[in-house]
Amino acid sequence: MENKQVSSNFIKNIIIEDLESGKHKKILTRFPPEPNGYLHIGHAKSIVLNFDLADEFKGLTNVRFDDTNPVKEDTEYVESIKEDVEWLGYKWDGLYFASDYFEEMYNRAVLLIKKGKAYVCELSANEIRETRGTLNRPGQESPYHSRSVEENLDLFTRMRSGEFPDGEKVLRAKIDMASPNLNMRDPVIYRIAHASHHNTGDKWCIYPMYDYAHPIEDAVEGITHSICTLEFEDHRPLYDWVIRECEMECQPRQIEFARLNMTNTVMSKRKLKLLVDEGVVDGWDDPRMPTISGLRRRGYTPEAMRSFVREIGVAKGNSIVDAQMLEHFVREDLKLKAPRTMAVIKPLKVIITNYPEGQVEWLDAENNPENPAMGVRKIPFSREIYVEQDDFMEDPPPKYFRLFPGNEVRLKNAYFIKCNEVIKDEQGQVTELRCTYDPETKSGTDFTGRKVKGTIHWVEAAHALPAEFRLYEPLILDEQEEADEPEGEEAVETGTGTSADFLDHINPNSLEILQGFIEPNMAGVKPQDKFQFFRYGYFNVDVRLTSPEKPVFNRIVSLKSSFKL
RNA sequence: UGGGGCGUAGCCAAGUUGGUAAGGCAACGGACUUUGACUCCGUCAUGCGUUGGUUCGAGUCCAGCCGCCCCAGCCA
Repeated sequence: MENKQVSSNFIKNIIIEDLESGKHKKILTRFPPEPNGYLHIGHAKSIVLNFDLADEFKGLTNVRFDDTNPVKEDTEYVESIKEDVEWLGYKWDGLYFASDYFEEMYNRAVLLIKKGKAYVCELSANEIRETRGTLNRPGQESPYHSRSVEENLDLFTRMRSGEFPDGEKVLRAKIDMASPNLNMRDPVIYRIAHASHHNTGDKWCIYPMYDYAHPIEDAVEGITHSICTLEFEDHRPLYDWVIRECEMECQPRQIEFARLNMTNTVMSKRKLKLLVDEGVVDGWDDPRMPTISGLRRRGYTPEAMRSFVREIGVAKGNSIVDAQMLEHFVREDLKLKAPRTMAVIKPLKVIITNYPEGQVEWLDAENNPENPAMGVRKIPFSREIYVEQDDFMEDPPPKYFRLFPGNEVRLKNAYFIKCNEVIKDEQGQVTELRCTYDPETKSGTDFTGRKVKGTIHWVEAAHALPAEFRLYEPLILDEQEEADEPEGEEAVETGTGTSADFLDHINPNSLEILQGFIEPNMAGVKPQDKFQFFRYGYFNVDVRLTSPEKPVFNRIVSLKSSFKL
């Protein structure tokens, strides 16, 4: 059962306090993506956090697109984001756009100017940077800092009307060029950009900056708790300044938490976009991508993703979650939901020499032994079957209890077979096995004559259906303990590393495509159908590659195994 | 060397006013097994970055060190 309670965390504690003290009667949170890319598992953490928190205290959550930078944003992204949020299982209260509030923001900026709290600055971007000061040196006041209110009003109006080219002027908040917090050194709050906006078209040529826009968006909607990531902690004084100086009646509280990082996972929109643009992957929804659409196509379920996010918790320390946790939660979710069938991924033909030629019998097989409600199906058995190549070794190590010359194993749902002969080609490759079966050992007859150590899966050859299987490994491998790597090579700087550097470290084995067989009763599987292939893992029918002739299965995750060769 | 944060097991993470270290993942034993899966049972911090201090008692309070992350976009 899915546990919907948010486990104890500092944000929840704040909300409880605010409710108990009467500061708020009702909670309103928001998920504020910028529509400049697809959502990934890290966003899922924020989505689940915001919606669950509101839910738990009978509050609501808005989805608001933070679309204040027209040159990066696109409706393709807003559509995918809406789809992903819904797929995760959440219903927003309001669906808004920051661009809905442009007029409001403009009016508040005029108010700032009238109060002498903002001014139009004509310094170039370079000059602004140069006069900002450094981490330990204060900045210098802009020569435009003390313009009259009238002049500022006039200039700002003309900025809006399109009189000036991009970059020529900006509107700056007048705060404190000597503040130890660089964000307070007269931050730019409006810039000129003659770019058409996905929502407002060419109505505007000035656009508000995040630090100015976001608090207003929150306040206008009446957000009580504005949850964002750690890097905005330094921006909070500015957030509060805007709320106060713009005289917003509602005063949301910004709270920061650590974003999600996972082992072997790229979590940067920039890098993910690079993988898509460079064709390293199939698209934003490539099953190897940590995007919500990629995980969906891979076969992850919303339930598993929610459970995962709830379990990892929320805190303020940077951390890296083991990707195995995510895997754990899909296995758990699919355990009772997915039918268990047999598929042979790397086929090896087996002839059962003492089984009558031309005979076919239909055996019973449970669809999910742990969930009897899923019923029983019939599977064919005959003289020719396929087994897994990995289930045979000519010269096995001790403790190997699959097939090898002279050894007897159980065929799941069928009979015991014993390997008598190994057929090879000229290269010495094993191409076929000759075995004998024991009719006494038929499944369901409770045969107790002798025990066998191994049970392997198989598919009857004549009725087998061809299928493609795609096995995945992480797209990138985490850096090994850079053992004797010489230290001090500035160029190998990670994080902000160059694109070429990042692309060089892609795992060449992230995708393995195999052709094998599935049981005949699996004809007609539909995209997104999920199965446990006996002993091989959980698989999902691919939405894009599956054809009527041949289904393509993405391995979601393997089964755990304590078997070591 | 300015400012803002963070340090509890291999990983994530609880720990309300000081009262004797939750839970999950992983790992490792064992039982069971027609999935080397699942399930079940057991093990896994005399210890909470570190050093001192206050106290009958400190992960929780105080002081000092050490380490890590973030900030100098007209990105969000």
